[in-house]
Amino acid sequence: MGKLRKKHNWKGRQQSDPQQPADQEKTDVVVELQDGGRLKGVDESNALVLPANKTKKKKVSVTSVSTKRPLTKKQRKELQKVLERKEKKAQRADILTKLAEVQLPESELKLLYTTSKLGTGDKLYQTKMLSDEIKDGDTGPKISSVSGANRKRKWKEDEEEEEQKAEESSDLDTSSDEEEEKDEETNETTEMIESKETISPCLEDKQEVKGEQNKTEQDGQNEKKISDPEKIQNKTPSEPAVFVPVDRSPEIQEARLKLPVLAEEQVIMEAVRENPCVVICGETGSGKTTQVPQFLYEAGYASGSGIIGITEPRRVAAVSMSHRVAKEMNLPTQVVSYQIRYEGNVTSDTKIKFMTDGVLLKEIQKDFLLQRYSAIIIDEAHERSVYTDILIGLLSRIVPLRNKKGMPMKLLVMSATLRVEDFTDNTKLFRTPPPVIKVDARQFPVTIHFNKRTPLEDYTGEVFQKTCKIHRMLPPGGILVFLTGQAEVHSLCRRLRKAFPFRKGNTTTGVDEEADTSEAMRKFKKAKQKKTVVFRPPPPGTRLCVVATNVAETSLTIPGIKYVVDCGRVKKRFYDRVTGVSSFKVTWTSQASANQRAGRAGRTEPGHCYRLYSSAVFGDFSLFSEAEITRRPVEDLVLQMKDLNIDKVVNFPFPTSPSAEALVAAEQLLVSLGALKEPPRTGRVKDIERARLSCPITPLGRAMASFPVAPRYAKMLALGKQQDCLPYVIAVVAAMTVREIFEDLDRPAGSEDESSKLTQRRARLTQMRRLWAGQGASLLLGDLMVMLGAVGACEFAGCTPKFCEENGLRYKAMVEIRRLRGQLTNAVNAVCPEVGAFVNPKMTPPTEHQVFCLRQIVLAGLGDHLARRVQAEDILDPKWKNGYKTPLMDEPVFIHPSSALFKTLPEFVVYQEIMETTKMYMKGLSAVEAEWVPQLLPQYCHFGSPLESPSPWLCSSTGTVRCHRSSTFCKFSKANTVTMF
DNA sequence: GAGCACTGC
Repeated sequence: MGKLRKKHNWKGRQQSDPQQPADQEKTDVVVELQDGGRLKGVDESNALVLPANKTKKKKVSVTSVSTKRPLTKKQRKELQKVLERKEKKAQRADILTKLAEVQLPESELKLLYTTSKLGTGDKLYQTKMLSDEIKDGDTGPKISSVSGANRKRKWKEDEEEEEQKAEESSDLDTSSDEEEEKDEETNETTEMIESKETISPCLEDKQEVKGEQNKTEQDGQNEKKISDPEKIQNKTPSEPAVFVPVDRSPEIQEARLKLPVLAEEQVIMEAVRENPCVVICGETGSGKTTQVPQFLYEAGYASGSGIIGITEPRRVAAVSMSHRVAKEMNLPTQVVSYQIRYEGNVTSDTKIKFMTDGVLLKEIQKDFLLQRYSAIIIDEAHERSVYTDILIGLLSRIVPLRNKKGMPMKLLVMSATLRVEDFTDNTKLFRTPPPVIKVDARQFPVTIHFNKRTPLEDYTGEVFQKTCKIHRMLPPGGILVFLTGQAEVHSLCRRLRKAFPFRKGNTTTGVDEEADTSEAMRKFKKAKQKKTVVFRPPPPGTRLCVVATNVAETSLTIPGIKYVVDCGRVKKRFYDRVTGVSSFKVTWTSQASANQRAGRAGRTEPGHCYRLYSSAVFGDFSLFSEAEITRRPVEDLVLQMKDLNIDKVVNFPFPTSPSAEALVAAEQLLVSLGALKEPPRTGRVKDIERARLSCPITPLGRAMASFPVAPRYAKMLALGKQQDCLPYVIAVVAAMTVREIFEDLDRPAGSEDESSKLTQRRARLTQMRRLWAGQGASLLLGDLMVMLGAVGACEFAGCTPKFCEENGLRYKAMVEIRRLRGQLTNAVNAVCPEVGAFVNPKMTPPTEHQVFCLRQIVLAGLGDHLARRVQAEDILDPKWKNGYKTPLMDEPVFIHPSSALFKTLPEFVVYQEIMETTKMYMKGLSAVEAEWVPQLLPQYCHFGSPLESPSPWLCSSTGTVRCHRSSTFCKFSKANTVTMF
């Protein structure tokens, strides 16, 4: 209130200032004005006594009575006003010319446009929509929705804006330094509203306008009905506007103001207030991840019982963003917190919670309505990670449900690209398309240079040539090279090093490579996490050249990059839906990713991107890369959904749906594992078909769904309690879940010294693998025994980096296994408390009997991954020697040379995966006894009639007749039946 | 006898 009063008639008060310098050109008036004493007296009284409208009337007379007669008090006052106005005009002209000198370029100016209106009560979100519609030529009903008084108000504002330029010089003061004052302004207005929380004419007025807009938009009515307070209440519940103050440091405040997203605060918040779901598009560098949660916080979305949740696709991002936002807001980590798979600092005081997408998915399992949250932000939705997609699908249902229950929740989907049609144009997902708000990024122009011809063979050679050329010919600035794999990165680095050996003091040809190995990358990521280093600047006289794979596209930002060399290719994992075989292939990248790569050159200054392919080839690239969910098996996702009682997964509102085959395959696998009820096999074909895709979950499936691992491994955990095998099963499952536990020692060495070291380490690892594989019975557990041995030994030694380094184990993987073991142990105890599982760091190797039992448990989980050695008589080709037959492939598969069973060649094996390289290789093997198959995998077997020989016999102990039957191992459908034995 | 980009619960 105090501020309001202070503002009242403030212009009038300003007039009493007697210190205005005289205008030399207007002599007649000057004389009068120099009589300061009298004037002062006159003014003092007038300012307080004279009514404003009277002065206005006299305004006209001033011009006519302008000559020599002594002026009346009123005239003098008028004159002074004119003078002041002129004076201000002159000042303004001066300021304008000065401003013009420091005028921002058009592009940057656009970013600032809306800041000048912050907190003025202007509805920017509506205005924006309007102008967009006009641009599209759509002058339909939506425009007329801003009708009557509201439209008038808008016109008036537009007019006023022009008038202001001519008349209201005082406005200039605020606009000239609006950037600094902007936040103050916001505070002021919102404080005003806050202080009138109970009944304030100002607030009511504002809401009435809003109610009006909503109403007219929806049913085409106008003012008359709008004044009906009940209706307004129905449409827009009258809630007090909230502003939660945040105590930011001046430095933070200053840095924030430079972020483009800040200019859109009001647009975003208005959209959020008026829509349950909002999509925000803003490229990296727009500041959306750090600022949008703060907008929501300041608007009171964390003031009640609910909190604000933000999901990230990567753990590092969740942790570092929570720290950064806490720092920006000057709040402790108990309030701005994070939660990732194994750790978190969430407390009962948490108001803003950053988490990985999987964490939120797990939370939905516990509380479908997510009642703790008042708003959820899905960040990096453009990456289309499977969990992000599932989350958006789920939230599209949760949000309306929450609204229906009177506990409204907001959903914000944030994407770095404009490809949001999968979210907005998908009526299955959102019946009314959510509004899309575009935020510009702070980005310098990047000049794109296409090759005239596209090298198809030796593109790495072309990359080398181009990199050398840039280094020799072009001004300073870092080079970032995109290649597809580790081998290419190594090879290019070697060639560059050879071409430009680093010499101290060499100013022309020094190339300093920083990230030429995966370890360097890892070190860098670690450093990034700790916020200690970024990249260390290159020594003087050298140029930074970073050779990287895709990681540099999204996961890390390297400062000082001016040139990007893009080979246009990417290595992707492919997965054969029918056979389940994985492979890695190099393919063309997408236009979106090529642009993302180019963007890396314009972070700190204008840059150049050299695309080593023609513009025609670029035109042939797909616009975006496909969503992950369409390229991988989905049994884990289907199980999670079934656990949420979504039986008909085909009907789930996926932003992009997985293929029908993938869904059927997932459901069949889950039925085989006993996680889903078997569908009826008889009845009408249509009904059978439908039932196959809507099998309900079983109690075993519920238990499996609570284990955060793939369903095959979850099944092993569910069976693990027999024979005290659980600790071993947990360790094996943890090791199988974490990829690549052994270090890649086959990489080419950079120097002779490194080469001999690598040879030494390789020998040591081979020796250790042999040791961990054990002897006799344990050997048959195969690669899983090696994993178990490695985990046991590493844990026994305290899981130190030194032990890992010495024994060829990836330290990061071992730490992950250690944490996963802990998590799985807890999960198992939660389902089955009587087992009392615990993690024993001094785990003894399993007994012979336990190994036997473990092999059976593994078979039960990997039943569909059974392979039988090709019989001698079936070897049609010499290449088939040592081959194995699987149910789904005609061609044989082979045991990978790194496997512990490579030389053993058991009759039956189960495998973790088949990877196609030079051959089809099975990895992660374990040997299986033939007689276990019909016993443990009856669901895959078809039994023949009793055999006559050996003849049936009476089992005296059980009193039953026993017999031999032939059995056929088959998988899934009869069409795929394959006789295994 | 090998040759794998990146992630999340």
